[in-house]
Amino acid sequence: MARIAGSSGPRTEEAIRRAGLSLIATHGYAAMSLRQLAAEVGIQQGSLYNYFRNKQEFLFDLIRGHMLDLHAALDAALLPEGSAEERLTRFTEFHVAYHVERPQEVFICYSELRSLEPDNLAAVVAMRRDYERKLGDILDHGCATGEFRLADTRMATLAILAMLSGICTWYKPNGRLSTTALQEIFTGMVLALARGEEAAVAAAPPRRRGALRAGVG
Amino acid sequence: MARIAGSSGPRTEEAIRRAGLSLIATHGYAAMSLRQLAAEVGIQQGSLYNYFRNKQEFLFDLIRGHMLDLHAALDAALLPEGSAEERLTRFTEFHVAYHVERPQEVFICYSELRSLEPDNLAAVVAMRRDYERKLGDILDHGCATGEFRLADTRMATLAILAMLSGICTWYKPNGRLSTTALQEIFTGMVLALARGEEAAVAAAPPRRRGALRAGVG
Amino acid sequence: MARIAGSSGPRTEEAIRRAGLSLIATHGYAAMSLRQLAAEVGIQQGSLYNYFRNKQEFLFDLIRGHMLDLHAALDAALLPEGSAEERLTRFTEFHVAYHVERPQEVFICYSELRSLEPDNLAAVVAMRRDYERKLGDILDHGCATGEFRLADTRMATLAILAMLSGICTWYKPNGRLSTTALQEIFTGMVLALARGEEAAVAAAPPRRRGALRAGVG
Amino acid sequence: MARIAGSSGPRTEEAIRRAGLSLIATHGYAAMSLRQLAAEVGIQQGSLYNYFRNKQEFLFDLIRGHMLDLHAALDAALLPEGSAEERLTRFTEFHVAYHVERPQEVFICYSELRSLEPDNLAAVVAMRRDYERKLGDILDHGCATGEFRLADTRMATLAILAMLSGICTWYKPNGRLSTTALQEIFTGMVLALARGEEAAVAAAPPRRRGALRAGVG
DNA sequence: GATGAATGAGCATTCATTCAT
DNA sequence: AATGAATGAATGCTCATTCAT
Repeated sequence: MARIAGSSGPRTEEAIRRAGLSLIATHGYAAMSLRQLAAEVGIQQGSLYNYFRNKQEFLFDLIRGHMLDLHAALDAALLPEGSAEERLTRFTEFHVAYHVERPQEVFICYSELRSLEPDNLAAVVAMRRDYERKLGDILDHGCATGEFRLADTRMATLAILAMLSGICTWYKPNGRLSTTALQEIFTGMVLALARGEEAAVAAAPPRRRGALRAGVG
Repeated sequence: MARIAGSSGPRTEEAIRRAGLSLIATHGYAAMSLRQLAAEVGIQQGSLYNYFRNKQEFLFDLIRGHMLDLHAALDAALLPEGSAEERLTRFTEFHVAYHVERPQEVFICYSELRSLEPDNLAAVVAMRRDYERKLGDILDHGCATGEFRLADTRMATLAILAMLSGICTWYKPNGRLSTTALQEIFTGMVLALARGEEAAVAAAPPRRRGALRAGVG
Repeated sequence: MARIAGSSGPRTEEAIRRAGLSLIATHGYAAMSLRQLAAEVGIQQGSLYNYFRNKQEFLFDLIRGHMLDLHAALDAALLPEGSAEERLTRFTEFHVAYHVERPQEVFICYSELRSLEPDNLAAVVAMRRDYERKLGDILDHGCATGEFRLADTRMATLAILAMLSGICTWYKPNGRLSTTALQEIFTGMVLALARGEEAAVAAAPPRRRGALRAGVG
Repeated sequence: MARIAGSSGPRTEEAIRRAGLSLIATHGYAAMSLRQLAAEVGIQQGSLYNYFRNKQEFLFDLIRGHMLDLHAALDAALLPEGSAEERLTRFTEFHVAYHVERPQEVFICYSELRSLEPDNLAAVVAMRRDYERKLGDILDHGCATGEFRLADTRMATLAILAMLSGICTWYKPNGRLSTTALQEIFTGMVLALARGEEAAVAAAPPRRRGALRAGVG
């Protein structure tokens, strides 16, 4: 028998994407075998190669596709103007919502960068830099207007992204908090962090970024 | 030939630990082959089995050993009393310093939990809960004394840990910032986050934890 | 290269079966490596796994398949009625002929039982019990009609089967005796054994089975 | 620590012999690892090599030692003169008793011949031929005196040995039948087989050995 | 006589990948 | 678009054996 009745390209393609996403998120790229993937989809191993050239390309497609979606969605969500606070709030709400909706893709985009071959990695890292820059710009702007007080906006960028992205490591759809609640809570924390509070920080007086001697990669 | 002159158990054991740490941090547990590990150490594959029973046990030993070290170090560093701010500052400084000193172990302890078999995972997760609880207690205490204003201390715990632990994903020993600088910067951000700032948060008025309806795992 | 021209599943399967039979009969299951087997068949090791799930399953398939053949052949050969002597003659002739035709399979079915995992062993032992019972019934019947005189029909069953099955340990296709000759010789011995001969046995007067005190498993 | 208090050469040697016997009888020579053997004895693998040069030599020692014992015991038991019936009875009683007393050694001597390297095998086969010849001589003598009627004494030798040796495959110390009972039962069957019974064997008239055309290895 | 650390070859099994059908 | 049979390399692990201590 050549083709199972009812099977069809696009349907299979989507099934592979979904199964791969889940398997990689659960076991990791290296630990996922194409046997498993094929079995999950209900086809033979060889048939997978009608949908990608090799395992690495499959991973890259998954990650790149998600990064494109993420950027498009962020651009649609972001405020073109407004106060830094408003823009940071919007950024945070977007980021939380997106992580809650697609935790597997987001998780893979962080955890499987090391599984990408150099060229593919470079492409993805460039896209991620763009994303970080959008947050960085908001923070810089806020510092310039005096809305925010941050010792080092690069560190703050990394810190905020790490804090928000951590959500996808523990989020479960039917957990204690709704998406809206998570958005409010995390927005509150991010804004507090960004505003800083000079008086009390005796041990570590706030500094503008770049004011310190040593360096970060 | 049976034994290379000058070889010795403890020396080999430490070499295996170090090489394994580095390989797992770089390529991941699943992608690290014991052939690679043996080659790195300069012994035959079979000889590895004088030091662990199987690959999984090796990973577990690595993670468990590090968790024990981490707990011991934290307990030695933590202030038994003092204001919540002082204690949170101490916690943050400790956490940053530890992550900067042993980034590979720390990274593995986060990233390779999924590679642990159920029993081993349970043991490690229990240890991690303890660690989280120590931070959670500080935050609760601060909220009780009024030093901190946090909508949800469980979320704040996770957020702060994610923010701080993110350091090990980008930290490089000879980077732009010194350990001290990193400690100051991160302490500043963590304190700001914990203190909150009610007036300005129009969109998301601060709440005590537990005030929201839905749930989190 | 994916597939060698002219290769085909059923052909390969039979080649594996034949080569495995010969290797196991010669070196034993534990001593046969799948490398050897693959080399004998002329394929790569990995390709073997298109035909069985693991080495144990291969052994079980071989043994079980043979047991089924043996039972079917015995049932076709056995006389449904007739005197006990006629039926025992028929049984012996069949057994000798079968052992002479397929000595390897027969040998493996005896010698490699210990290599079967518990569940597989249980299945095979059950089939062997059936076979023994068919001989045992003939002997019991002969004792009842007075054709046979046997002190213990269970022991006689085991003794006759051991005697006949021993053939496969020394039989060589082009040996001194033809199959027909072997059948005649062994039938003669088996019948003599079954008939017994009371008068002369001074040291051990014949007894009916069950007449002795101690027990056998 | 170099030596465990209380350990001693001869004691260890006997422990190794016993453990090896049991392991080989249970799992087979190829499937027994020296790890297992050492563990069973309670020493390290390396220490085994104080007692044999390699695994093959260990097997050979076991088999050869047993064969020597067997021959010595048989020579002591056999009647130097007497009727063929008396001598065959004595042989059978001895053989049964020996198999019942040392079933593991006996079993290994049959089943692990194939694991012996050519030279070792030749030595053992020669010893076994001697043993077979002793039975063969009794049968020949009985045929010459007219006490026995056997179509082919070589076949009868193999048949009787197979029948008797089969005991070690099912014998259990606390079974249904005592050693004495087994001796009586088997002696009865062997004598009946040897005496034959000309009249009834219509299908296979008795022949003297060598009277048939084809050959046996 | 025994240990513990090592060797190097070998094991069964799985891997990603290919391709005639 | 899918299968089934194949490849060849790699995997984690075990093996018998060695030998300085």
